[in-house]
Amino acid sequence: MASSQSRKRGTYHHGNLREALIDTAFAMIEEDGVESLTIRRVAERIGVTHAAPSHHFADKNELMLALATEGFARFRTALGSVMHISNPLERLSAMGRAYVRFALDHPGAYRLIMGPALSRIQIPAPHAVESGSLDHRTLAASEGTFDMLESTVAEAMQGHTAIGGAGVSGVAFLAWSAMHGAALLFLDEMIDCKLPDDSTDGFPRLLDEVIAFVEAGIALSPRGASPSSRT
Amino acid sequence: MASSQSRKRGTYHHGNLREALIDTAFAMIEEDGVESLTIRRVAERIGVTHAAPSHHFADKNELMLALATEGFARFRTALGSVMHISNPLERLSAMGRAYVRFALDHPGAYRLIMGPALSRIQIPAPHAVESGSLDHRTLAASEGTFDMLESTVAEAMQGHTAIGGAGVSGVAFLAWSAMHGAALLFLDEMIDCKLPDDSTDGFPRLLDEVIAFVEAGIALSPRGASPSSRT
DNA sequence: TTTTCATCTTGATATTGTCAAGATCAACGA
DNA sequence: TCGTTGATCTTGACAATATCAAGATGAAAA
Repeated sequence: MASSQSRKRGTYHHGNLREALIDTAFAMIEEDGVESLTIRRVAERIGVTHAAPSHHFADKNELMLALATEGFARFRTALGSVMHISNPLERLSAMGRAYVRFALDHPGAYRLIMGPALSRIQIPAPHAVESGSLDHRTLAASEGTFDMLESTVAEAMQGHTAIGGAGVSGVAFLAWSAMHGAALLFLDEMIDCKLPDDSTDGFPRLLDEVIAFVEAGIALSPRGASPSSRT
Repeated sequence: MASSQSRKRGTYHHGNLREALIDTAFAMIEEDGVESLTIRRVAERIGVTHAAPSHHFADKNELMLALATEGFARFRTALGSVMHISNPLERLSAMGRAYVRFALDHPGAYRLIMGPALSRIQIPAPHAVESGSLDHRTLAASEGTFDMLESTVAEAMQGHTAIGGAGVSGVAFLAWSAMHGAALLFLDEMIDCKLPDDSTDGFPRLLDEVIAFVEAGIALSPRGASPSSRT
């Protein structure tokens, strides 16, 4: 109750407006999407006038940056919950499921951290660092998640080449692309994921096939080609 | 010269405002992105007052719908340019390259037809038809492109199961997801595609590995498992 | 107690989508 | 030829939004 939305004493100074703005805005993007988020509505919901947020975030930009940081933290936590799995192939599959599950469960947050809403809004591109006005925490968090993926793929491939001659970065990119694309296709309702023949806990059946395909592509490789064998 | 932007006689009636709106708006989303598109700016660029477009498109919605229809037509043309390839595996690879190339060459159009800008804006979801106010031409165009993909995958798999036990719809979904995700990761600069070690005509090297991986996963399958063999 | 300064309010401006009412003009019928 | 009609475009307005400027408030420091 006495959370970030509560005021301290009178009605003039809020007490911790900055935190309240982030929390409330985060809840609002989960309810109505990133695009319909307005500073004025956030302020109104908190019970503060429309210009109050400007003293904590110069721009709507900066609010979005703070939201992205928060979103990345939650995203990283969601992915980290499966990192304890010792078998790299199993871990990779679990990462894929956790990835898409997060996107489906938190569409607003996912669109915020991965979608164009941020990059358009002058946000750090994980691999395009140019010392601009980028949020280092967001950057570190996003790079951390990609490292988790790449290291898991490397561990699963054990120095071998995957089918088709793909290397570690290629397979990691495939995995990321496929999960990212699948999540967005689901979210944008470009494809129907509400089919009755789902697998465990309502998880899209099609996605299981995708994950199994990638997993098999990695697992099959050692028998076929390794960097030191063949030509 | 006397294209869609030209007026007919005096300065009052434009002559073909509707076409001019679509053409100009399409050019503008390629220049500045979908989000910065403004009805007033389109009207101003054409040389017409801000309320003129309302007589051709009731909403910004309807303008977007028309733009999506146009974008889908161009997208379909781009994909269709490789449909003459007889070998299904080669055709599938070419489709993947054409897909991403279109997205990279026409970011605005791609985001318009595949991105959330449309679905949020009350646009037909290809597989979520519900007899609402959906544009049938757009719908038909999008379904046609997905059919091109699915039939090519089916032809390449020849009744067999792909690695990991994936069926035709699973592989088609993987291909679409991977290309969609890769395109967006490139466009959003989540990953760097401007590497010096690109393959032919500046095409991202990583994407070649992704395509080769999927291609190999399909090609390898007949030797392993088919629906009638094994268990 | 007085001062200082971050915080919040009030008020204003520019941009945007949308609506309503009027102006213009080409086509059509008498 | 001339008046009518209806589509097309303009003018003007309104509400919502981001942003800025100036003033009010009050807690902490001096």
